[in-house]
Amino acid sequence: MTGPRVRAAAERLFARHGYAAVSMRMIAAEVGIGAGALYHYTPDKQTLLAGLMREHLDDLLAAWGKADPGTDPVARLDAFARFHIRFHIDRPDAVFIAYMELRSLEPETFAGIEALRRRYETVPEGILRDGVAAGVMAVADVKLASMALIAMLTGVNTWYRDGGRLDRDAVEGIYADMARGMVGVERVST
Amino acid sequence: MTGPRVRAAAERLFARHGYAAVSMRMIAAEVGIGAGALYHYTPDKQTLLAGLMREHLDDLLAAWGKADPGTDPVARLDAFARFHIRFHIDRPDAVFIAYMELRSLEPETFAGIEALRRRYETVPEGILRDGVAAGVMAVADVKLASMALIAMLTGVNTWYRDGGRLDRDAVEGIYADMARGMVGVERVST
DNA sequence: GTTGGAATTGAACGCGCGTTCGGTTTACCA
DNA sequence: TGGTAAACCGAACGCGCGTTCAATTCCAAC
Repeated sequence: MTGPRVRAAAERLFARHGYAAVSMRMIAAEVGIGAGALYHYTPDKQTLLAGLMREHLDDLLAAWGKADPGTDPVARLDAFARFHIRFHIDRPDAVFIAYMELRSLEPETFAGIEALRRRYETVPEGILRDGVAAGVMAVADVKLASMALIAMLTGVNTWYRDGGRLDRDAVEGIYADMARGMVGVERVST
Repeated sequence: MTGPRVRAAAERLFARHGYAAVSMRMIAAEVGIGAGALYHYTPDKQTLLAGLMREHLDDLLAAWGKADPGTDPVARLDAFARFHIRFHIDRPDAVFIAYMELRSLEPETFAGIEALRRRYETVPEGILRDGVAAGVMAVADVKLASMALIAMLTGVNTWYRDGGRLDRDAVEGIYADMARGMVGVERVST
């Protein structure tokens, strides 16, 4: 019972204040236990952080595995854009940590986490490569376009708030349209 | 002489390790002075951070003021994309800090910095609004498209390294193309 | 050469840090 | 009811933190 609450508290606090600015005592206070008791659930602070990141990236890759329609490139691009936004919007704290606290990891830990991130980046790369090969997309550089796509989609997290002007589905749709535009998918005549 | 070196050292260290993880003693050591001497150049650590951010955002707004061609929307979009990439690529540390350490600011300081950031966001908003009004761009939502554009362009900083596969000009060109695509500028027939 | 102000030192302040650990409570099973 | 293992407390450890300040050094102007 307490274990998950420790991880949840750490995730919220790390995201809000940054790893270095959060003390073990703060996390313990959030959970309602003494600082010493935390060490029943993590060997140290660094491992607590790394565990959050690895769990997030594992979830991300597994979730795309299930969401990938595996059909034609344009449909996969659409699915990827919507999936990425939905997944990230639901986990703003975990996303923020996975992006921002890479620098707080020791080198060996960093390498493992970075490898997972790289693996996810190959997803849009594969979609765009197939799309270009099939002649339904036009990008000057697959790698650049993939990075640009991910950056654009992840950017939603900086401004999206539940109950805002647009709901999830509307946001997903608008971004999916822009994604198609930026990789040169011919627009359907209306 | 020492003043600028203090700010430069602080900028590099804050970007590399994060504000909370950098001590005044680290900054002093980088400059080659004792920690106490720093207080001739800043009243405290917080002000040092805020000064770096404000300077960066002031520079950004002033530089766009000079770079804005002020002609038709499509040309301005192109100029904006290229300008944004160029400006940010040249100042990775300052950019990183201005994005990441907003949470390290006290509320009053935060408000001032945030206002500058908002002002910059109105730049692409204005361009897209004009473009849509002129019928040369098509976006479902000007605000969203602006945020998406900025996120995409700023994303270059996460992977660009001098001496890499593509030089600045090539990167600028590719991103400018994608920017046109994502806001629905009709492609020129080749 | 002297002087005066700026630059710098280095010790000191109280405090909170990550982590350890012996002792105490809790909860469940025999 | 008794026993046991996990959960937890709370004090303690050495250390580095941001900041202050009296004392010292430096250097340009007279």
